[in-house]
Amino acid sequence: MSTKLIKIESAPDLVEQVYASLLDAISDGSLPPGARIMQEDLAAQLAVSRQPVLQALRLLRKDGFVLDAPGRGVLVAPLDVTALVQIYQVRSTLDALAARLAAQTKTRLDPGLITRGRLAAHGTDIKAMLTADAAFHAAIYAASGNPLIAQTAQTHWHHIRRAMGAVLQVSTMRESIWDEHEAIVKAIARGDTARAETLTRQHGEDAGVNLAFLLTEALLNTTKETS
Amino acid sequence: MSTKLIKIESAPDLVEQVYASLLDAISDGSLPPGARIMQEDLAAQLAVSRQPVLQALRLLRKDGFVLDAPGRGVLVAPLDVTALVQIYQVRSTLDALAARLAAQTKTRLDPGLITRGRLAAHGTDIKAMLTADAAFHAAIYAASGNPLIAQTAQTHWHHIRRAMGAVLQVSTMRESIWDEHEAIVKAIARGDTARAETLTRQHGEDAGVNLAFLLTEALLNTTKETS
DNA sequence: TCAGCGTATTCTGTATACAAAGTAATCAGC
DNA sequence: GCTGATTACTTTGTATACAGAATACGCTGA
Repeated sequence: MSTKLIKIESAPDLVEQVYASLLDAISDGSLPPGARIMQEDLAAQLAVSRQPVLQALRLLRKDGFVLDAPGRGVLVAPLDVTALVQIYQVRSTLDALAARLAAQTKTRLDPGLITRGRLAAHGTDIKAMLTADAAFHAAIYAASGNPLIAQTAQTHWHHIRRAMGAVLQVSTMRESIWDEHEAIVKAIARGDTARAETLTRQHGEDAGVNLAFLLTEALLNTTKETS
Repeated sequence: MSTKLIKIESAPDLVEQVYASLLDAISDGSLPPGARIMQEDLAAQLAVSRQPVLQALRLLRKDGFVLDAPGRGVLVAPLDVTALVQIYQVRSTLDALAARLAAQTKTRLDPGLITRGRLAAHGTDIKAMLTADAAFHAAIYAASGNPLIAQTAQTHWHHIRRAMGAVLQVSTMRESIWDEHEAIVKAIARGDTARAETLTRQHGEDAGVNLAFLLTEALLNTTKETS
């Protein structure tokens, strides 16, 4: 039986829908940092009772996307450069692990990932760039054979997406990243575990530093405007 | 102001209490793998309504400690050797990252950690051994300066504690681990980032292989008895 | 005796109702 | 005019009530 009977995705209940909806809103910035969220408002807005909202908020709190503001609802977590650097540290390490494991089996990643990535990088569609980037890294996670890596990193990606959204001119995204990606793909295919790991970690750390720098600037500008 | 105004831990609500209670029961094996859990029973047992139980179970599901069994409540996740190996892969990597960061600042870890660890290792109190081991690794997390590492690894530790509990004769825990721990401490204090990282990762991977082996045996025995 | 269908039971998820905790605003006192 | 306490309001967390979905059992027919 070669057909892959994937589990039928059981009805996504309201909690998960609210969770996904809020996560999207927070990630893409429509719910800006510091925004107040009240259960009742949200419930009315989404046409559900307060119960699913309550549970979804608890999940988001566990992931660090919202903070408690006793007596005043919850607040969308502020964008913190320090936290972002820490996220990148962890994610880079996880990426490096995935790359090493993928290299152990000499996995040949789909070359189309690179092609499509370069294509997006030369365009102007920022969303497409992010998608291509995420797809590349997801492919490495999948190739690692360890699903826990993807699961662990998933939360981090939402935080990253949020930070990237705040840095509007993502067009300043380094041109070189797809060269780095290609080098990683080659190292993995070659079975060069050490190099695949090193390249991937370095790639992640560079991206982290870059994004942290841009975010710092963006936050400074925001402060100036507001003051 | 050198005093560290740490936030007062706001009243732990029922959900968190139920969550902690269940996590303990699952980790120490009093709720064995495959056990059926029904919200109503639990609620009655803990003298709370079904609402906090429902939410706590959702959190546990997100962490992978329980699985959905539609129509028959939820099941405590089975002990899976493959999953355990994967957990150790991730945790070892996180530990190695923490060690590297700690070495960057040449942090001097409390020598008492090693002393107390060796003491526990020579005793017979299995719980004390686990505590000492966990304390050591927690110290490295703290020294890393990146709280996200500890947060990410925390869930894994519960899975590990559960696996260790299943392997009753933890007395077979390798004697050498505290030598390895000591070497890691020294490398960190010396500021030898590369070595601290390598040693820590190797240490974690060895521990993972060892535990996976023991767990395999334990599971085989269980199967034999049951059949 | 076994397969297939229908009914009843069980369990979860959602909605509403209630109680407690915290905040904000008002008013008295200095 | 400002500090402090009291009152009212806001918002969450928990309990109860209800509806829907899935399973297990029992029944009928061959």
